[in-house]
Amino acid sequence: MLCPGPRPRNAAATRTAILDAARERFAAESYDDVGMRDIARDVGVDAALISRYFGSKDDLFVAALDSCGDGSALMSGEKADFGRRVAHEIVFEPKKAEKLKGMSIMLRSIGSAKAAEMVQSSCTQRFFGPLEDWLSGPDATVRARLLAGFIMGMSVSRELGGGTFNIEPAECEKMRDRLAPILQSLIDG
Amino acid sequence: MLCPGPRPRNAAATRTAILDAARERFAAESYDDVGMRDIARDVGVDAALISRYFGSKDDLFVAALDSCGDGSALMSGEKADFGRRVAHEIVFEPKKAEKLKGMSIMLRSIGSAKAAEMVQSSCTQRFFGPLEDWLSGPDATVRARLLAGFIMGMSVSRELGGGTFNIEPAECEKMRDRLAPILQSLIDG
DNA sequence: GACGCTTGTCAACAGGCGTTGACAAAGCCA
DNA sequence: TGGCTTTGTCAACGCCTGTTGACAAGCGTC
Repeated sequence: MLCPGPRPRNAAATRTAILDAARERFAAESYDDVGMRDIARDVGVDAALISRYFGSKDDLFVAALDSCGDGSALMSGEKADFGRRVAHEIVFEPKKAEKLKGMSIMLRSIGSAKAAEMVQSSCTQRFFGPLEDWLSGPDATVRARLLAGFIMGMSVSRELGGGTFNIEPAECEKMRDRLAPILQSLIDG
Repeated sequence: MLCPGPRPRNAAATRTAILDAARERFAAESYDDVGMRDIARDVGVDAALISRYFGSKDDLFVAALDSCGDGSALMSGEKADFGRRVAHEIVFEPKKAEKLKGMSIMLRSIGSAKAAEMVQSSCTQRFFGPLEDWLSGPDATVRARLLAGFIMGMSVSRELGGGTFNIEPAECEKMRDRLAPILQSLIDG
């Protein structure tokens, strides 16, 4: 993706390229594991330029988080189908399940004190809030938290298996079939 | 807790003191956030001594993880009561819910690539495995994963709220009441 | 009491980090 | 063409980290 030759002089394009790379990195590695020089290398640029464009690593992190949009991707599609659809994605298509790059970033950095602090403020606003509104009905707040918690928890569980759930294919189907109605029950109210 | 005067010369006691402090630190902060000097200060000892006793930071980390025991604390008590009991702990007594210090350590360090790698190996053996055996019955593997995922997910959700769920007390009760039957259904089979 | 092993401290090292300021090159405008 | 601003690079700084080897002090043993 990184083509040779000097990078064309285009501040706006470079800036968004940096932001894209940062979002990708922060979604794949923890705040501490991601280095400015890593991101710079991804873009094909000097690390110093990032500091000039975004100020500090912290500022870049929140910019990357803010650029993820809200959880609308998760909430697209039929409500009646949500349980099966999301359960399937969680078990069989983890990459797709993490449409919300922001969720990956949260998960990656929840351990780091500094990153967690930055995440917390935007989390309720960008994630819990929209989900709550979308759910509506009784106890929407609580149902949203449970839903988000379960989805993130399954991501953690997968991560602990080393990227996969590390179970038989047949077990995967059973997992999906057990997960689906639980999620759906939280959607339905 | 750190009494003045020179530490009495007692290698065994010092070693376990270091291990205890490390377990506590790693359960409260991410692998990267915990420094050797932090742990050393907790114990009232020089950081160099830790290297001598445990080799490297990595070795200390796995030692701390290994010292957490298996998930037996989670599995004590009546099965018929599990849902309500654990749901209550998750919502109202997070510290108690994390009886399994190992779970906290996993959560804290799941983002860091290096720490995650160390965690993965012992996770199945020390956490998923015992839980699976305890559950027994049909699809025990899958149910164990779901159970563990949900519990950890609620921890993440709480963490994203900044240490609490950040919801009204009345909502907390509703959360508990919705969570309990879901957990219990996974116990019952 | 003197030796020797153990236990602990101290200072320093190499390496990595985010960040900074000086410099080079590209494009624009007169 | 000559200056000026923008865009990007480079080298270096200060800081922090885990780790090491040399040194000091305690304690049992001969």
